[in-house]
Amino acid sequence: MRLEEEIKQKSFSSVYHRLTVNILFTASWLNTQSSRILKPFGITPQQFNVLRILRGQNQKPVSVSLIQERMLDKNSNASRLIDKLFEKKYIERKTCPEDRRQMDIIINQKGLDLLAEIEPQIQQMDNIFKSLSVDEAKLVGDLLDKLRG
Amino acid sequence: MRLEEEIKQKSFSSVYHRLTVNILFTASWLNTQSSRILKPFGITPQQFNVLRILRGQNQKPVSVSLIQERMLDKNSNASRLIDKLFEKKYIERKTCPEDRRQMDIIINQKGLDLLAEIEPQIQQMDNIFKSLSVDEAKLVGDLLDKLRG
DNA sequence: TTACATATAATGTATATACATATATTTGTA
DNA sequence: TACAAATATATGTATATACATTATATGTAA
Repeated sequence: MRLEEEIKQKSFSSVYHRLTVNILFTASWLNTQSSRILKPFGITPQQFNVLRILRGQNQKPVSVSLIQERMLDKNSNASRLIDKLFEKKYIERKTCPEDRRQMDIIINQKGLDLLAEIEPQIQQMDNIFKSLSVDEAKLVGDLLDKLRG
Repeated sequence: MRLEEEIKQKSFSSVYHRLTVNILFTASWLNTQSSRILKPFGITPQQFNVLRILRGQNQKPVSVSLIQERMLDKNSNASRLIDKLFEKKYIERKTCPEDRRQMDIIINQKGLDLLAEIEPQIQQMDNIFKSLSVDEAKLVGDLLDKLRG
């Protein structure tokens, strides 16, 4: 649906401004979708993202700062997200023996099982996007890369 | 910069998934930019957005729900954002005499002055986007509209 | 070796998001 | 008129964002 209808705004001061608003609005819309999918599993989009980052490391223990730099939101607080995942027993966490400032973090079987259970539903969400062709999706992605300089 | 470098991820399961991540990442990046611009003014991006919505009504008193439906983030809590703006004395708020469930909300001169002061800096931010041509910006915007169905 | 800068996490505080629930008021209808 | 339903807003609670500060460990230069 056109942005103008979604937020009931007739016009924008420039195409650039309209694009800013459009990106923010679309992101919020995507977050709402994924929040709803994840809610029954008792997990938030940010926690889900951290679990996927951990799985991507193939059982190699990683530090909090490595997770942080791979997160979508660089300002979020990886330390507290990891706390939550630890409380829910989806990860293991221990002090790194080589450098006791660091934590060694690793996803466990329960965490992997959760991801496997959730993933088909999240893929369905990505399918919402099929209103765009592969070429269009690729084009938007490339232009977003370009936009960020 | 390419998304792959920004979040140090080598590949994505599909162009569609890459696009989801790219939109979320770009929105977070934009939020960070505008947060930093607004910080010296003691205001958040969401509060700034509400002030602009109010100005758009040209001194016509509006309800909390009208503001909510124009907000970028439909799940945010307009009632509490308005509280903050009222505390900072940028808006007036009184019960609507025709319907005492509603609030009549209006931006005051202090609020308008604040917007006027901030706006040039925010426009500069939109200019970051000038790495895209007008046609490219328009194209991305149209495709985002299409994507949301 | 100490002294000090830097690195890594954790913690504190204010605000926002997400969603459920409560309260007041108005409207529709039996 | 009486009362159920709908509407408008406020409030409560858990989590996340944004950013400053603190605590501890490590590296390095004098």
